Amino acid sequence: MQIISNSFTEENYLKAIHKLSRKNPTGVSTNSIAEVMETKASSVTDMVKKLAVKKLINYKKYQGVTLTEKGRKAAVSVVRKHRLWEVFLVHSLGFKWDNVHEIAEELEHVQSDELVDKLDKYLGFPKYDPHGDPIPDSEGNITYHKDMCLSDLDPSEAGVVVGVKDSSSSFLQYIEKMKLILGAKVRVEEIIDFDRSMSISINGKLVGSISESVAKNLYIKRT
Amino acid sequence: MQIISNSFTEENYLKAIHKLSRKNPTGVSTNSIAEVMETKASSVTDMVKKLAVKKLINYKKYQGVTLTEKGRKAAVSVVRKHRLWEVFLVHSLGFKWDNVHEIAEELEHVQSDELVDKLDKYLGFPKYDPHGDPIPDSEGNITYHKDMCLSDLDPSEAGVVVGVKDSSSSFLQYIEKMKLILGAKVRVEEIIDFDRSMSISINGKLVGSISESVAKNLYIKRT
DNA sequence: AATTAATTTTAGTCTAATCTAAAAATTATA
DNA sequence: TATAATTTTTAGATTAGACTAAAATTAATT
Ligand SMILES: [Mn+2]
Ligand SMILES: [Mn+2]
Ligand SMILES: [Mn+2]
Ligand SMILES: [Mn+2]
Repeated sequence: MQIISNSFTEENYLKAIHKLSRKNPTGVSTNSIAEVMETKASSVTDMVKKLAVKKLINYKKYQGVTLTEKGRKAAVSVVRKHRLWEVFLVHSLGFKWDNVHEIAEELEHVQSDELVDKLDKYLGFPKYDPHGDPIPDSEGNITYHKDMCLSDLDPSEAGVVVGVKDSSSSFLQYIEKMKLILGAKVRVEEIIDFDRSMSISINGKLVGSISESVAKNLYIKRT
Repeated sequence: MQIISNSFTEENYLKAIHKLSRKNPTGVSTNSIAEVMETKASSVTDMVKKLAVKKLINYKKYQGVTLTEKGRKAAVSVVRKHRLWEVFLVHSLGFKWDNVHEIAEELEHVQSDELVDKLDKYLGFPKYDPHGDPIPDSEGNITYHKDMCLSDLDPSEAGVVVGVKDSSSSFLQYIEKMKLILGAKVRVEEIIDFDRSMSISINGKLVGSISESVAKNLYIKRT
């Protein structure tokens, strides 16, 4: 099998399709890809045609797309690089976790396989990135552990923060200020019917209330 | 002053022009740029027009180009990133020095200034890259120290290897096999008139003979 | 089932970067 | 200095990726 590398743009599309495939395993819509890629649906159609020719995705007009095994491997490889670089930026270089996503967005496209594997070793084969997302192994396997959100807990239930769904700077800064960082023990004290906001305590201390939208973006392991 | 970032291609052109400017301070020819960039002269003409519009170079038809201060800063920034990443690859990740140039060629285009400065600090503010080339400081200053080649020495003169002119894998592998690595003490024993090849000793031990072309690609500090 | 709404695709245009072939300018040489 | 050789620029085409506007298809509502 010859190795033909994909362009930055192609890699970003593959990554977007891979991300969307978790919620839409039977087929990812043109519009949803356009939204993630911050582009127009017509541009997506052009690109998916090209990716289909390269056998990276399965595409039939109007039917949505799925990744082929080749495409999945390519997508996961980019995800692996992204998350390993994020670990490097935070743990080696001392970046804050809310400041690494954009840089990793560039670093993830650097080609060398040897580089990725040496970086992985250098970092001590980390399992999770700074946002709690699992790092795929060099074979392309990912072990997801995050299926429950803080918003899924009922009053008096508790859990540990294991990840964030939204990696935007503003969200990360907000939850850091609230001490809702990875590893924090959260207990739901009360849920307000009106807007589904909840008052919570962290590590045993009452800290106030957070909106439903915030609770939906925090992954929890129930205790 | 607004910060408008340059494309990979523009950065590579600026780097090429900067490199050629050392030998041609009064103006770099279209053809010489084409050679370094491995492209056609007509493509160079198109690009230099664009770089001139962006005030990165001075360009008058048929006259050759020079970097503006803005262009010089941009070029040196890329060089700085290239060399710092090479140090990281060799010293942190354990790459061989003959295997880092291509990877650095990609890494040099990652944008963040904060990244470069944190990397610089992480590496202990190195002065030279693995090939002996000086690393520009964050202000854009470069202190060149390499003006003499091994081929400039006369018989019975000696010096220390401080850098290589050619960073190709094959050259680096050859001189490593010859133990002609950075820091090696070289003494010229004899120069053959016929082809200007020289027999040398390294660290006091006679090692045989090298061609003039090899000697021309080794920077030396005379002792 | 028919109509409306939403989604998706097509057609045509644009920009960046490249190329070939030909014209223009410069440099070297007789 | 006139001619030839070399270098550089222009003209015109191509490709990747994106966009707008319009057509085609599918989904949702009467
Ligand atoms: Mn990216
Ligand atoms: Mn992350
Ligand atoms: Mn480069
Ligand atoms: Mn180097």
